[in-house]
Amino acid sequence: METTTETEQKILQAARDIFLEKGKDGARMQEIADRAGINKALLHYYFRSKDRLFSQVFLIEIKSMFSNLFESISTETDFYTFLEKFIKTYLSLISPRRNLLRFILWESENTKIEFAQYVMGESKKWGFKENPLVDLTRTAITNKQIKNIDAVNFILSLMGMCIFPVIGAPIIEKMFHNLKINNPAFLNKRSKEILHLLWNGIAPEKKSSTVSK
Amino acid sequence: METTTETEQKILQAARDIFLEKGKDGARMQEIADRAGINKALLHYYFRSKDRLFSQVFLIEIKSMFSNLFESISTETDFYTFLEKFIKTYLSLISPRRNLLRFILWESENTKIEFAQYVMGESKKWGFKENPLVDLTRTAITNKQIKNIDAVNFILSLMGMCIFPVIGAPIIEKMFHNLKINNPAFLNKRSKEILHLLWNGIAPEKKSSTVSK
DNA sequence: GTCTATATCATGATAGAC
DNA sequence: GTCTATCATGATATAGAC
Repeated sequence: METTTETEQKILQAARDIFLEKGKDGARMQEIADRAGINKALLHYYFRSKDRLFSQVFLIEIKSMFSNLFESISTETDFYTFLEKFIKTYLSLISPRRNLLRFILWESENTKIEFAQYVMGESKKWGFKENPLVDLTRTAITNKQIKNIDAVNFILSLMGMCIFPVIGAPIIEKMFHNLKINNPAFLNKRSKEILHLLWNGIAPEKKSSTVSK
Repeated sequence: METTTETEQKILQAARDIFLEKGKDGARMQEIADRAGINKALLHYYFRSKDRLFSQVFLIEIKSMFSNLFESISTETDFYTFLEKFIKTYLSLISPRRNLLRFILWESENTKIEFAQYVMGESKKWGFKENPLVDLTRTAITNKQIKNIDAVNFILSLMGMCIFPVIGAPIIEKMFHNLKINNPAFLNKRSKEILHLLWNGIAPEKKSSTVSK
């Protein structure tokens, strides 16, 4: 990646804001220019077309989503500790990025750029075979750290419980009075609840599988 | 609602398909007309503007989502049976409607029509105080049918585990090899996994809380 | 009710001065 | 590199014949 000028940065930042809110079709080049505080012609000078500008933004945002995530997947601890850390990290990573999740979910349908493909590419770079979370879960099963569960379903549950409250926040908050999803206290509690529920279902059978809340 | 002509129906059906796939901004009146097999001018004759056509479609779709759901919420059984039935019904309701979920999540941001408001209105009609699922959970807690858990977090987990695999299907399927979310066999297994995990976390403490898989 | 033709306007993109 | 002015296109919407 070449060094980007200050103007280029201003444009990318503005484009990001507009695209994430209104989508590719809803976004207007004029509005992006206005927000960047520059002229519309400059957008084309730097990025040639709306399509190219969009692609750049889309790619940058996808990368930003995962730059921190893989580092948080430490394979060197026991599964419970991994799970605890992952849930916390993942929630803190996505909760300020609701618009990005919503945007990816919407735009990845009609865009050539493959979100999933990028993720799996990153996954390979980090040495995982298939899906990193599934890999780790299967390893834990093999090592008898957890029960012999269906790893794919387990990960779907994990991700669903994390992502849903975040991505649906505005709707959810209207359906649950006094709930503020992005409130740190709630997020903290949420991560504990998820960990508790999941671990309860996979803990190797010793005494009682119930973990103190 | 007045009786709608056949042409009106054809238009609504076509508009639904296009809007759900491309969104309000991405949809083109010409494309809708083509798909409906009629002329572009007729769209305006029947619905006056793109905005109005969109609003009608949006409302119709929201209603279709919930017409069956509330009927499936039976308050007259024990909580386990309710949960089992709800998960099955909910999954079977949303799994063929991925586009609608994606559409609602995307469009409800910039649309005046309040999705959550409609749901809560329906909820009141059926005699629930707040969120129907939370209501039922709290009742079950009061009746000592389940443990004293956080009802809101419980419902968020329930919904997240159901909705996530469906709404993220295309992406997820690329990240999990050989996974076909809409495969009836998978959906059936999924509903059992969700029920199992949830019940494991809320079952009143008797012997072991583990339910046979 | 349904069509063709057209008005009107907004938007992405470019030309060219500075 | 940055601007003003303008083009070309494509979209919503309407007029008016049948």
